[in-house]
Amino acid sequence: MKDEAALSALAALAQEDRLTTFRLLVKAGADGLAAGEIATRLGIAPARMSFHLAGLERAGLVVRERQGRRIIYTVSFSRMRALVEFLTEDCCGGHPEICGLESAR
Amino acid sequence: MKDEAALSALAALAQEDRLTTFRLLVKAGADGLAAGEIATRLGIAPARMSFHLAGLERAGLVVRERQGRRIIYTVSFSRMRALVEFLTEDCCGGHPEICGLESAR
DNA sequence: TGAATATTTTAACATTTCTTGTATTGTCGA
DNA sequence: TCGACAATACAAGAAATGTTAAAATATTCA
Repeated sequence: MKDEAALSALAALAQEDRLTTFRLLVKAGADGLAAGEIATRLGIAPARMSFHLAGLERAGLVVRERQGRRIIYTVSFSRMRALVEFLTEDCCGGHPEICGLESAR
Repeated sequence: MKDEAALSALAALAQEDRLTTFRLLVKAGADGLAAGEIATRLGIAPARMSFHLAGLERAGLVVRERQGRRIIYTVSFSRMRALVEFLTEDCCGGHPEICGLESAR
C-alpha cells in the first residue's frame, strides 16, 4: 500500500460516524449493510450518512452495490489488511519481537 | 481500547507529517529519535514538528523523554498493537477467515 | 554568567472538513 | 404512470485543523 492510500484510509477512519460505520461493517462481514440501516443505527440524517459513506468508499475501505432500491455497503477486507500491514511494516528495524507484533501477519 | 482512544490515534495518524514521523519511529524501534532529527528528515520547521509531535503524544502513540537538550520520541508499541486489534476486532461476526486475518493476532 | 543549541508555546491566518436543509435521481409496486 | 421509498448531490454556514513567524523555556558549555 502506498503512503497516499494509507493516508486517505486513516483520514477516512478518523471520524466518529465513519469509524462506527466501519466497525459495524467489519462485524457484518460479507453480507454488508444498507446505507439506511446504518443511518438508523447511528441516529443520523441520510445526507450525513451518504457523505460519510462516500468518504469511506473514496478511501477504498468499503464497496457499494445496489440491491433494488437500497445500496449495500461492504468492507474491503483486502484494503483493511493492507492498512494494518502498512502500519506495522519495518517495525523496529528488523527486530519485530520488540514491538510484540511477532504474530501480526 | 476505547472508541475515543482509537479515534484520537487514527486522527493523529491521518496527517502526512505525523504519519511519516510515526513510521520513522516504528522503524527506529526502542532507540527513538530526537525531535530535531525528525524535523530535518522531513524538511519542516521546528515549530511545525513540535505541533505534530504533540498530536502524536496526546493520542498516546508516542512517548517523549528528555535527554540533555534534546527530546527523544519513541513509539508506544502497546498502543500501536491496541489500535490494530481495535480495527480488526469482531471481524466478520465470528468468521474471521472471511477477512483473511486468521493470523492477525 | 552568557552565548549557543534544542524544543515548545502562542497568536493570527488560511484551509479543510462537517453539518443541515433542500432538491434530485433511481427503484418498486399499485 | 403515479406515489412512496432509498439514497445521493448540492449549497451555505459552522467548526476543526494546519501553517507560519516570533517569543519563551530548558540545557549545555566556555
